[in-house]
Amino acid sequence: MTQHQPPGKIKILKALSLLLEQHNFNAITTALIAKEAGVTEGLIYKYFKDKKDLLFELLGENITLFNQALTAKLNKKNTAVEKLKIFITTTTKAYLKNRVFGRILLLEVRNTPEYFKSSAHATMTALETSIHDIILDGIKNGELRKDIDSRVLLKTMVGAIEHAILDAIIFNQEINAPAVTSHINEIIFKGVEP
Amino acid sequence: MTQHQPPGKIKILKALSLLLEQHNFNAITTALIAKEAGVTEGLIYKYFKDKKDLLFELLGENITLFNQALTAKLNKKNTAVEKLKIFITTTTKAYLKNRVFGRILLLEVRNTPEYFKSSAHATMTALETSIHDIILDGIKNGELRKDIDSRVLLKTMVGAIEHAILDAIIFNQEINAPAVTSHINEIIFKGVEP
DNA sequence: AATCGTGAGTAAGTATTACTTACCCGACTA
DNA sequence: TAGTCGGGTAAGTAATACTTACTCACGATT
Repeated sequence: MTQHQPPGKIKILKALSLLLEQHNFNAITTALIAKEAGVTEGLIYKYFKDKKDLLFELLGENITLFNQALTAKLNKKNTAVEKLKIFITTTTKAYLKNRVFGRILLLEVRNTPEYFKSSAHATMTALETSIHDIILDGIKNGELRKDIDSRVLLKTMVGAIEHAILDAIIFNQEINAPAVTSHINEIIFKGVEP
Repeated sequence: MTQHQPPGKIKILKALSLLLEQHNFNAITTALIAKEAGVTEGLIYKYFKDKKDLLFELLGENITLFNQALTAKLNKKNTAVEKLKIFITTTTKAYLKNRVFGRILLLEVRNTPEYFKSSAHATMTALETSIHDIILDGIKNGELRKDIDSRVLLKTMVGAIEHAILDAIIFNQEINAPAVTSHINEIIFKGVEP
């Protein structure tokens, strides 16, 4: 995926990736990216429509990689419930391990309407669709209650994951990922009433 | 709250409020705000630290109003479970009724670190704390399972609400709020396993 | 062997826009 | 009546995302 791309483009992507470790996207100027990459500012616009497009491409690469890793893990599980639980734990761990991309995905791209037209977002949607299919299977084969709404369950899982880790990402807190994910699983699968 | 404030300041707040109905915050220039308000650009900086501060003040007013309305509703309910359910339905309905502020709160302010230092965010945190207290009560008096994590439950509820309505807000879709909230309630309180 | 086309990159703008600085004016007030 | 102060204006300025016009190396084509 990063092959067959001109060296300048790779240098720009790597420069932004590096800068994002230290600054948030808005604070990173095109001049700084160019300087860090060792190219001129104009070159950015040879390879990217605009500054956001550059971010979306970087984000898209990482989401694609995550999607592949997740799919591999899902394929190792047989039941819908096992798959959904591994989705929760894998996603949570990935956000916490790769906090920079967590921050970008959960906080820094959603305010731009263009993101929702990007291929990065399309990959996220595809990922969610495959989880939704797992839920539908689970309902069909009796692993999950027939009367739950599959879309709402999907969104509840995604929302639970995001908000469980959001403070950790925003305020750079430590967090006990296994404990958090097992608590989410308990709540969603067993409910909170005794 | 809007009293005792100079007319120019009120005009500026109203102008931004109006413009946000049609454009997202980044697309609204200070020049446009000033023109809409019928004042000069410089006056904005007499009353607000910067453009974001103006947005945060507007948002803060609305969050405070919502917080009061929610508290009134919570006080009418007696059990923790009833309170938590009314929290879910009231919050969901409020987001959908006031989509502009939903969009701002869920999508447009979280990418700026300053938001998390604003009084708007402080009010949100206070609101979440009061919900957390309700959860703690529920656990104490046996309405909720002793072995759930109260913070994770709080975040699961908040995340479930947000993601249930996010697509509706982003893509301006219609949504059946009572159906969605009752599905969230079912999932969280009863669990998804049969 | 000369030429042509093209991919890769540069250099020097320009327009926009958030924000600043210096000033004005009318109405209380001492 | 002089002073001061809240409310407001006008004309900047610096930063910065993006554009435009150009250069150069090099492999293919005739």
